[in-house]
Amino acid sequence: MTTAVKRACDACHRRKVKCDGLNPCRNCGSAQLACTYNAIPQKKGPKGSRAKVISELRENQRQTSLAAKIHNTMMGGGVDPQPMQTMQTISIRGTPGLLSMDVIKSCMDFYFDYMYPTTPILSREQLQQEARFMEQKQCMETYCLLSSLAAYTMIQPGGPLPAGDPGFNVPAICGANIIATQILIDETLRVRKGFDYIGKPSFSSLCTLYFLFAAHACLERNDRAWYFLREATTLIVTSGLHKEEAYTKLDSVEGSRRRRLFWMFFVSERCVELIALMKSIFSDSCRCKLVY
DNA sequence: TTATTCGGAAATTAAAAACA
DNA sequence: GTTTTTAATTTCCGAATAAT
Repeated sequence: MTTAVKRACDACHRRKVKCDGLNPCRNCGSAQLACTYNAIPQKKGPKGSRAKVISELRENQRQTSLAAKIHNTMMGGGVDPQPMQTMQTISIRGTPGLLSMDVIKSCMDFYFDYMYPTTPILSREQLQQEARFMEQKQCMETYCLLSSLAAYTMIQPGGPLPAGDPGFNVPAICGANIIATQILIDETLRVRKGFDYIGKPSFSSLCTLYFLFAAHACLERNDRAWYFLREATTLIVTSGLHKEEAYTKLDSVEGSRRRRLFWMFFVSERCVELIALMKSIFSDSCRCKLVY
């Protein structure tokens, strides 16, 4: 067995061939190459805190197990039902894999108690009625609205995280609200695949989009937030909510609620564009500093 | 047939953690 | 302080491919 040389020349290193370590080395001599040893070797060994990979793996496994437990706590202990089959054939209450009514109710209460002043787009009475109707008729649009609302409320400070089993106190777990929000976003998108929300978008579907946008923004997933905002803007135009006559047929309370949603989307979009513009100006000024 | 390339296994090295 | 563990880096084997 041959022993490795202390250092291979630049060409042998690049060619991944055995170097004899002389100058010029045998390979460079036969290939008529200039034999150099100019490359600066990197420092070997771990950088920073050790066991980074193993700790990352542990953290990933912890997150996966935590997500499964939180999923079970919120969804009645089930996993991965099919979107159409589940919603059309069985009731919401106590159905494994679907968001439990207890979670929905606590999220609705949290929204109307603490968040309504900044997001005044839903009516408490109407939503409670729709939630009851959803239980009887399995309305997927309402389910999506409520699960996206739950996603948005869970990520708020002091959000209504479910208590969990004895010995598994969900609200006390660091990052549980982030995991819960992601589960609820996934749940909304999963069920949303089961119906056509593009052809003639309902007010519920537009509210769902707003909560999806807001939940992603709270998670600092700005690209996704921007995606749902743009999707909502497109659906608002196709459903004519940017025209005043869209509101004249409605009663004043309902009309003003829908106008608020329109303006919230409008303002959010302007804000996002303004932030993007400021970022580009900031990066340009940095470039100027470098040039001068 | 010979030369060359390059994926990846094995060896080397160094820093962090564990131990006495 | 020494030893062990872990991770980053380097060397170069050997299979695949290209050139002659």
